[in-house]
Amino acid sequence: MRTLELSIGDVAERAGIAASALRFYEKEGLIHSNRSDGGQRRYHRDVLRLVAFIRAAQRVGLTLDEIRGALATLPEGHVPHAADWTRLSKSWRPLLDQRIEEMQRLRDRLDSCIGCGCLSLKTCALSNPNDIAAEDGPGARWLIVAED
Amino acid sequence: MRTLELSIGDVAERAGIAASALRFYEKEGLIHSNRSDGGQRRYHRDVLRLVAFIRAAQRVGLTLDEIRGALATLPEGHVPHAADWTRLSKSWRPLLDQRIEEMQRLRDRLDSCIGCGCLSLKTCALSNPNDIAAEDGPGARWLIVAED
DNA sequence: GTAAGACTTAAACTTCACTTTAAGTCAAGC
DNA sequence: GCTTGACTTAAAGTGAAGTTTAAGTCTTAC
Repeated sequence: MRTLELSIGDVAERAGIAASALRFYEKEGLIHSNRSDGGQRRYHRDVLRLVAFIRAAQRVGLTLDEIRGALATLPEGHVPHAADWTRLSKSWRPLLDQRIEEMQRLRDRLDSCIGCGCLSLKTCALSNPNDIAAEDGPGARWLIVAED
Repeated sequence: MRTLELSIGDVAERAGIAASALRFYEKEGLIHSNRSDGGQRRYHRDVLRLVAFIRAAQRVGLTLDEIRGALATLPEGHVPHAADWTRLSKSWRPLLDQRIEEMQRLRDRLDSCIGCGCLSLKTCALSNPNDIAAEDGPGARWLIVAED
């Protein structure tokens, strides 16, 4: 249908997202709809790009809260245009880089741990979330955890 | 204290995890404790390594359910020894590799999207979760999403 | 004009991995 | 022996991102 007004079902199908999610996004203030005479939601097709934006941001690892924040930086709260999109996606890149690095560090540690079979609470990078291992205390002790 | 029996507070402090989490792990069947005469939990020091194991597995991205599964492959349900640890961590490596590759693909797409400012629902890798973009349908259409 | 199917709402439910709460018991130092 | 702080339980709460449900209303195709 070549109407300007899309029903929630239309948007759901074309965006590949459940109708319930669209209602949820609306409740969360991420998207907007008008109503038909009968009270049903009618969407402008711009909402499709907006949903694409939201999903892209989610893939990058942003929460809906952060996405709402990003949307707030857009002039007039409108759908991002090329320049906005460029700005926002550039700002995401360091975040992505950081997450990749973290994963790679974890993988490298996994490799070295395969060799040593250690599993130390204090120093094994696999059990240390922040990679700040051995920041303080009685020096590195790999291998067995408890020998207090 | 150099006792063989650790209280829940001892374990919590040494493992760097909340006591409530230890009770939760026990309820979930991931760890085990004995009881003192007065009914308080008393832990063998092996539980420290077990907790280290659980946290390492979580960092790799496994759910507690999957970790329980991994623990079930251990003989007698005991704390993993070097050989077990090697086997398990080797089995995690492909998972980690895959997650890293995914992130890298996403980053590369982000870069190309910065250039084009597209944000297409159907083909933009940023909004497509499975990287199966353009699997079917009317050929690639980058740029604007809706021109039906 | 009517039947089918798409839509409406608020509220409750889901999953994951815990944490918090409340009311009470145990252990240890002085 | 008593106070303090660590411990016990079950049940409810948290937060993220929605989904499901129930009961009812709209829209569309025939």
